[in-house]
Amino acid sequence: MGVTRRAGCRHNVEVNISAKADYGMRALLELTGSYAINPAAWLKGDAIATTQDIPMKFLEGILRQLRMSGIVASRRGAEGGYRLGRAPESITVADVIRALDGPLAAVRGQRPEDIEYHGTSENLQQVWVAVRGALRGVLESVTLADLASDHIPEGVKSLLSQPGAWERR
Amino acid sequence: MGVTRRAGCRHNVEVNISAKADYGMRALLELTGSYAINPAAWLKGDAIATTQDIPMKFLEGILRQLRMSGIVASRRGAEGGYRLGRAPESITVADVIRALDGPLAAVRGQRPEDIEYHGTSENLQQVWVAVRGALRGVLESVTLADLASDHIPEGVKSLLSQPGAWERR
DNA sequence: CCCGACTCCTGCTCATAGCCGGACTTTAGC
DNA sequence: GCTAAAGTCCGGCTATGAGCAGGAGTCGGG
Repeated sequence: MGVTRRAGCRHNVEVNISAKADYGMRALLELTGSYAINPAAWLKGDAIATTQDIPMKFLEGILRQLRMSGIVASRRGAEGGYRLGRAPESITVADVIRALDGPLAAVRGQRPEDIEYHGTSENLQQVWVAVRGALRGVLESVTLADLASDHIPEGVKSLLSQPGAWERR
Repeated sequence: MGVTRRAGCRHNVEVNISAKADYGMRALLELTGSYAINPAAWLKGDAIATTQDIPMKFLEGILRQLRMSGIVASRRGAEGGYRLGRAPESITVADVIRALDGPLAAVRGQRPEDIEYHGTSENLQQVWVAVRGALRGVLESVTLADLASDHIPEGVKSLLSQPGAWERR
């Protein structure tokens, strides 16, 4: 399809929601919609790729990873496709990201608690751990069902309504 | 020095505190210590690299970026070196990260508010914006002076004391 | 005017992100 | 069974950034 795609991405950004995570969430929300109508129905990968404008072959790999984590189930054959592996109320954004991208937070490729700091930088570790905690607070509280039903948890909502939340800095 | 360094890093991690950010913060905390003794004194780059175990040439690039942002000042010559460009109370962790790595949060290389979502994934944008907000809450509230004086802001402290904050998931 | 220390440029290696193509396998329906 | 549709898996491709290193330039003090 004639959609111009960005070549590569910006890796130097501190927090980068990867294409995998973004595409994966969008695909799962599509599956959640189908689940609401009929939990047993199979949705074709091609249909998801088209409606959410995701490169088909890339989506395939994402759905495979999600299947290995049990988040989605798949079936081959003419009547095959994908559907949620468990109820959307039990799938958080954090689950999805961990299935696709690994641990939520890392410092130079290591877990925050694994790094040793000496001297003047001893307190730095606490900042990195707090960042991870803040992230978990958001990502572990929002489920697929929340997003599909427009019901955003209060804790997350308050972050959105604070001044400047939607502005770039 | 005989320290084994990890080759490369893990880019697929959702939130990755980059080597630049981590090294940069450690170098700045070293400068903050020096600032407390004498705000006008110059600290040699070599001294910072040694005490914090940072590759000298890499640190050089980091300090240059910080100088261009006005966070540090530098002086050439035999009596030269680096020192803070302004008071440590006015430098937040977010300032440092933005100077070194660019915008705090991005989705597939774009700002969260620049992406269009259709249909079932419309609410997804709110999650990404909330993530950025949560991150700002931590990173913009902690200053170099806080870290140097063991005075962690209450909001951050509460994140550290919540159950499981220090455990890996 | 010389030496020490910062500055800037170039470039290297490696891993990863993002994306295809193609071969294989499963399932349904004739 | 045969065939067509659809998921699975394998390999590979290009671009980019992270994380360095070397070396020439340049500034300042004694």
